[in-house]
Amino acid sequence: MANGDDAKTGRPRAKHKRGHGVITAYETLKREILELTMAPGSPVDEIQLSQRFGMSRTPIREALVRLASEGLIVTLPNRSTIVAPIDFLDLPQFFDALTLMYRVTTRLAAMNRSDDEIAHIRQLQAGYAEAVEAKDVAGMIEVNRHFHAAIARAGKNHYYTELFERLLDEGRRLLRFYYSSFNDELPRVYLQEHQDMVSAIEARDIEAADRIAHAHADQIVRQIRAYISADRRLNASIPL
Amino acid sequence: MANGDDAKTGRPRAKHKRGHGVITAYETLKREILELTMAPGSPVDEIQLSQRFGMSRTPIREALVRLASEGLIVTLPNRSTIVAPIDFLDLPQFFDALTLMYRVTTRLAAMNRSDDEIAHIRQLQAGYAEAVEAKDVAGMIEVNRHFHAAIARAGKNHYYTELFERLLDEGRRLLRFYYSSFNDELPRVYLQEHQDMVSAIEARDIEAADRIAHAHADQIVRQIRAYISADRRLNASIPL
DNA sequence: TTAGCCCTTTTTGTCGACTTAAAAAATACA
DNA sequence: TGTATTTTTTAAGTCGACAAAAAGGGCTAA
Repeated sequence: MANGDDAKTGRPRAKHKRGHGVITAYETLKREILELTMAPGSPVDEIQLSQRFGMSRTPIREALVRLASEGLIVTLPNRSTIVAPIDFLDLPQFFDALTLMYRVTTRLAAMNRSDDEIAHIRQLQAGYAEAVEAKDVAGMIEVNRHFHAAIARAGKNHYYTELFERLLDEGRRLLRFYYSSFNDELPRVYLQEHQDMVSAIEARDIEAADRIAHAHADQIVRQIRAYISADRRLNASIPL
Repeated sequence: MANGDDAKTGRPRAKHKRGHGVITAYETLKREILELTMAPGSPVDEIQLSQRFGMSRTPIREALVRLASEGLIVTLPNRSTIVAPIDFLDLPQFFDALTLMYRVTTRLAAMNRSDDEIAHIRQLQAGYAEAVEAKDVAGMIEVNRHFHAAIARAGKNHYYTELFERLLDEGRRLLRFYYSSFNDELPRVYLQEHQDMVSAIEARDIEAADRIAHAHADQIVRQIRAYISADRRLNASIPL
């Protein structure tokens, strides 16, 4: 209600170009979910959204079906739709899959990368460095995701790429918490690891790429774990 | 047109129970695509389907959106929808991912299986044996898929399970060709491998499970490869 | 006061019609 | 006769409305 209300101009005329409706809704909602603008577990109302985007329920519905099939929202049959909750019991599985995908995609990138792709990856890496320098957390998360996605794509196995991107997206919601646990040192560690990773990929050194990716993943997992268990200790310290 | 025409009873009354429309359409179409009843590349007409299933285009559309997000159909914007073609150039990637998922899911099953799950898996394995005995190709493909899916589920990592099931489904279309290349010996080899696999899982012998899964995957990939390259030679022998 | 039933409310699922993009066909032109 | 342009056709995208579940609230009876 309080967000995008253009229903004042008589008619909410802002005609999308046909076919763009679904895309707009889909991408906007996806971004908002991943950035935690829409809180996990909060209800998703079709009518409200259709008003907000100035379109009928049909395209909204299609966007929601897509998001549901990516696991970003959950639909309770005949009753309410909610933003997918973050299931902390799933974390070990998540970490396991994430680590494997880090390794596999980086390995494949070392095998199959083209020169153009290396250039692109280096560019993203530079962007990451900038974000770290500027202490721009949102930027770091964003660029970091694109950096690893680009590596995965250079590996040229779309099965891995898809799963990995999904994991990275899923992870972005965690990262929102996670990055808040940063002291200023850690991003530099990652920066160096990224650097080494790119070098290994460029040199087509598969084993090195694997090793670095593995270490990188472990590092990240360890960090998130530390944050979460620290969080638990907070509760544990409540006097009884 | 020639299929399910109930529009004679005044009204096409065959009322699904609300919510079941989409599910029916989705599952039916999915099955037909995987069984090659719907040929890869053949057009999918919403109107025709809505007539066939006796429902409006809306639920059909939703089913198609889901199928599209699983990669089983391809939608050309504003113009036609087709059953996803089988891309033979993708095969190396497919094999790679399939092999990895075989290994990972079997490993995890060996780590995490419960006694109930082992029982269930053994049951499916028995079903597979029966299908082989009866030389029921469709049955073999079906049970084989469920056998491996059950193992994956016993591994309890839904990220892997989902990807693996998708790969197995995607593979079912290939298997339709593939199984036709069977001589009577091969299914028995698989039977034995399955047997060993279950034993390793039951014994919680992770390394053995991994080794067997790897060998199993290699065996399958080799077989499909052989079939495909044999097929190529057929063309190569055309006199010029 | 409390338990059970009925009615209202809310939100999803489905429908049929309309709109429009893009391909195919038909036409005109060189 | 070949190519460019217009027209037709087809199927996807969108809309507004209605129907049916499920949850919540209110009412009655014990």
